[in-house]
Parts: sequence; structure tokens; C-alpha cells
Amino acid sequence: MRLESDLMRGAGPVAVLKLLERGEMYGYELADALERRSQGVLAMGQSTLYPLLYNLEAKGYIEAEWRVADSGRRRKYYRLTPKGRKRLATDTDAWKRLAGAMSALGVLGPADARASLGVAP
Amino acid sequence: MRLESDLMRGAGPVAVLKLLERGEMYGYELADALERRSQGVLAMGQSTLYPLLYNLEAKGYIEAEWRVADSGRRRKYYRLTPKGRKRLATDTDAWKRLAGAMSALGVLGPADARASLGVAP
DNA sequence: GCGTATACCTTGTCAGACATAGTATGTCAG
DNA sequence: CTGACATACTATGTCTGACAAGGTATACGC
Repeated sequence: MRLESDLMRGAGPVAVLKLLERGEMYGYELADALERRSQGVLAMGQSTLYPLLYNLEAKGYIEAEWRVADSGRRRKYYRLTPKGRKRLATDTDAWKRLAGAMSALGVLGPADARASLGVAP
Repeated sequence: MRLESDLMRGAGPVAVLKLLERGEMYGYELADALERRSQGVLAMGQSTLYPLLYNLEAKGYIEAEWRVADSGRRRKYYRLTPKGRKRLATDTDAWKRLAGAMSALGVLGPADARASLGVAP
């Protein structure tokens, strides 16, 4: 993907779960949202996104439903399951700690560390 | 690894390069430093660290030299090559943009976004 | 001497990122 | 009304990276 080589491995699932937190979305919409909302950083090809979705679904984090939109087009809508919501919380926490660790090493700025660890400046 | 499951994929090489930025270190020392300096978040087993080092060496980002320490123990010291220094700069930048993207989605706190993107609060 | 810490190496497995390719349908310019 | 283009999902196969498990070898404390 354009996902900054392999730096972002593991970021994909979290980003998808986070987007679905607000409400259901379909695959193509997710791809577009990831692209736009992250200025391309989290953009991923369809061959990355769809298998990722099937994987999350197989593990019970999201569930899908086929519907026909007003446009007449068939779309597969995905939404978070309670299990997925839990995983999102865990992953978000893990990401914050990872950002904190990278800050501690100097890879990210110190502000990241404070924000991630909830420490007052 | 303890590296927060696979969330941190890609973080390993950057962390190692960053540690080597200050000066040479040997494998065991790197493992220990990663563990301590990140409060365990970036800790990785030897079976992850050593292959990672061989990989970075094969790609010319680091170079190694066997030496005998005062303790009498043989150690393989690694140091950054100019190429590795360049890659560290690129990767650091990519990480900041990734952190910025995750912030934009709400996975990381907003302070991360400001710091990562260099935007005034 | 014998356990523990230090220090490095190897093999094999599995999951994830992706390129490539394919199917099918709605929209719109000409 | 037709062909190009955008939308939308699926399938296959390759490559890399994370890791568990299992070695080897040496220094040091007791």
C-alpha cells in the first residue's frame, strides 16, 4: 500500500475499526475515507482492504449486511460488533503506548509522549 | 514479541536504528535498551531482534564488528552506516505522519497530531 | 563444579500487505 | 444508445516480518 511501506503494519485494522465506531460503512467508502481522512497516509489498495475486512469479520469484530443503495448498487455494509468495540479500545490503548514508546526513543516528538501517556506538560 | 501483538510491526527497525544513532551497541545491549527505554512496549525476543539485525546489515543500513569486551566476552557491535542514517530520517518522518494520521482518526490524542505535523496549537 | 546471566545463531511456521486480475453494474458524454 | 469511466466486491499467489522453540558457548558467583 501507500501505507508508508511496512511502517504501518497493524495500523490498518485499528483505523478501520475506528471509522466503523461512528456507524456502518461499506468497503469502497472505507477505502475512500481512509485515503482522505489521513491525507493518503493510511490509504490502502482494495487487495489490502477487503481481505482485512473478511479477516475482521471472521474473527467476529465486525459484521456485514448486503443492501441495495438508492443508486441501485449492491453494497456490503459493515458495522462493529460489541467484541469489535472492545478490541478497538484495547488497540487504541496499545497504540498510545506505542506512540509513547517511540517518543521515549526520540522517534516522535515529546508532545506525543505527554498526550499518549496522559502526563501533564 | 511483547511488542503489543502485531501493532508495532515496522516499529522494530526504526527503534533499533534510532538507538544506534548515538553510537554503536551490541545485540544483547540493544534488546535490553529497547526493553527498558520503552517500558517493555518495544521489547522483542532474541529470535526477532537478531534476524532483524542481519536484515538491516544485509541491506547496508548497519555494519557489524566483532570485538572482545573487557569482560573477555565476544560481542558483535553494530553501528549505523550513512545509508542507515538516511533511512532513519525517512522512517522518522514516516512515523510522524503515521502518528498524525492516527490522530486525525481519533486513535491518538490531538496533541500528537500537532506535534507530528508541526502545526501550531 | 554448577547454576545463572550473558551473548549469539538457526529453523520453521503463520499472518499480513500487496500486485495482479477478474466480475458486474450504474452514470454520463457524445 | 453505446462505450468509457467510476463504483463495488472477489480471488489468487507471492513476499516479508514476527515469533516460538531450540541450540551453542563463555564468564561469574557461590
